[in-house]
Amino acid sequence: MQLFWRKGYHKTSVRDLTEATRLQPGSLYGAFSNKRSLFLNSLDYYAEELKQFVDSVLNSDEPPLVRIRLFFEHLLDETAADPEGKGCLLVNTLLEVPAEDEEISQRVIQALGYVEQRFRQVLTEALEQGELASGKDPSTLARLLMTGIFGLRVYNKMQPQREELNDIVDSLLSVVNA
Amino acid sequence: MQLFWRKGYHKTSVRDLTEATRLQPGSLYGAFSNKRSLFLNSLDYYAEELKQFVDSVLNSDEPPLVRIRLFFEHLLDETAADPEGKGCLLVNTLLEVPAEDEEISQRVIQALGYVEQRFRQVLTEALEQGELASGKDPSTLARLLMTGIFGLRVYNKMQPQREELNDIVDSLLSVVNA
DNA sequence: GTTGTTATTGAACGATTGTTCAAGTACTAC
DNA sequence: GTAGTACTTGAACAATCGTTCAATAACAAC
Repeated sequence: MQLFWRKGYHKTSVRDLTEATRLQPGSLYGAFSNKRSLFLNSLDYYAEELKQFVDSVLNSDEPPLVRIRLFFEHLLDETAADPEGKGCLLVNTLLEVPAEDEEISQRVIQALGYVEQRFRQVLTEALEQGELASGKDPSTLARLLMTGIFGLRVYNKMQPQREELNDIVDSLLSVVNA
Repeated sequence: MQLFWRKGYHKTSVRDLTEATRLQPGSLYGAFSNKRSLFLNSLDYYAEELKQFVDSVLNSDEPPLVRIRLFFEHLLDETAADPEGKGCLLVNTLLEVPAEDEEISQRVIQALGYVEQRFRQVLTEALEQGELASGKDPSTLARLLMTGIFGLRVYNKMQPQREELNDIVDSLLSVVNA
């Protein structure tokens, strides 16, 4: 997973994988039937980790909008702790793999869709508790936040200062908080 | 360029290129010295086209904030006219190529930086003309808009309805207009 | 029409790709 | 200790990768 994450699916060779795992080709092909299947497993593993992270942050007992802010702060921390600039495996994969490859892209879309759905739920909570201006639509805001995450992952590749990313997040969340 | 755009740098083979150009390997290597150089030329060509597009939209005689809205409407039109979901060659490349490959990534960052710079200038105009709330910082907003563009390019790969993208843009621009 | 320059051809190169498999090693069970 | 199962080894496969180059064709100048 780490290799696919760092180098992408196509640029990761089976040779890379054998060296990283210290397993010979035969063993790799015994455990997973081929490179693609190993990649799919990596995707699933990553998606599961992401899901747990999202739940742990968005299910805390903080007020809804605080939870959302905390999510983005964690995102910035993660970014800062990633000097190689790997970004997000799901986003990377979504851009690398053609849309026609449904087995892969649908898997990615579903995993990302889960995050959006959780955002929507938290925003609905906020609306019910009067934290959110009554004109705002949780679905639209959830999509905006997803766009924000995606955008930050790309913007980060332009090697910005952390402070700049901070400002972007503040501006973005001003839509939710206002 | 079209091939690199559609399939990415690594997944585009010289064979693909010979077939698409109807040129034999020798001719290709006569014109460009190798695959990478051909890719760099494609990047430059794309960046130049982008620059002209950005200038044509952001230099019109509309009010500053209208120009920005027009930019995003053009972006959505372009997205709608791209059923293959190629997205943006620069964004794709930024995610595909490792940051260590400076010859490529610096070129991409520079081209994208130009867009950000133009946004900043237009937003500064807006500020001077009182179109922008006086507390807002053109630099930060320009970065937010870049993040928005990037985010939309990724979000589009999730095969959303056009209406959903529209709502995202409206939310995003509400930060600028408010 | 001949000469000189430029562009095209397409077979061939070594390297690397993903994958297979017969042979060998390690472990379990009785 | 023996039999049986499970895992590992690493050489080898065909296919494709990016690249080269001598031979050929096309064109220009005089």
